[in-house]
Amino acid sequence: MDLLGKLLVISGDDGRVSGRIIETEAYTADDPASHSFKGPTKRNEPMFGPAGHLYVYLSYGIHCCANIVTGGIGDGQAVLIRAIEPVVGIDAMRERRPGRPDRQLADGPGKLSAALGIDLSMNGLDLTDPAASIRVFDDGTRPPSDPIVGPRVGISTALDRPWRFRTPER
DNA sequence: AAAGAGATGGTCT
DNA sequence: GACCATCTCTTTT
Repeated sequence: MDLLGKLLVISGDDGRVSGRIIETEAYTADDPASHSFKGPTKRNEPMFGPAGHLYVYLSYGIHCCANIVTGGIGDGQAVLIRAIEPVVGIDAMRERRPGRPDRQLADGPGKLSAALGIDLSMNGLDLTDPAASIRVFDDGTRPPSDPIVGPRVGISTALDRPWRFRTPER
């Protein structure tokens, strides 16, 4: 499941907001930089659940970051959503991120969670459930044939794994 | 333009 | 008690 180019849609109290996924990072259980590396714990439990579920964690005590579980049960594999391009509900995102230029509304894992209203209460949600408040849609946009591949960000080990993928500017 | 530091809290040792 | 899959503001070139 290639996530680049897909739509992330959140249905909240004040309507619906969505964005196109333009940057991701892969994390696996045999990866020293992954939360799942040391085995299942209370926090990373969703990572060891079925694919298509959401894994949200609190980063640096302040920000929420959203992952989509990609492995099967017990695999401990997920993809961090690092950036999205606002598509629907840009006004709502501006309200949630006052004072920020549009370019910086959701161009980081913590920023996109704030802009879209993703928080810890959404941890573990089943994105394949039609009734879920957060879902991933394929609107026909093809994933980039020439994604930018590079080292991951914000980690201190396994820096040699080029598992960061970004949609190029058009 | 780049570099540095503080905020802030759950999780794990 | 240390460590972060971060962000923003302030200070320095």
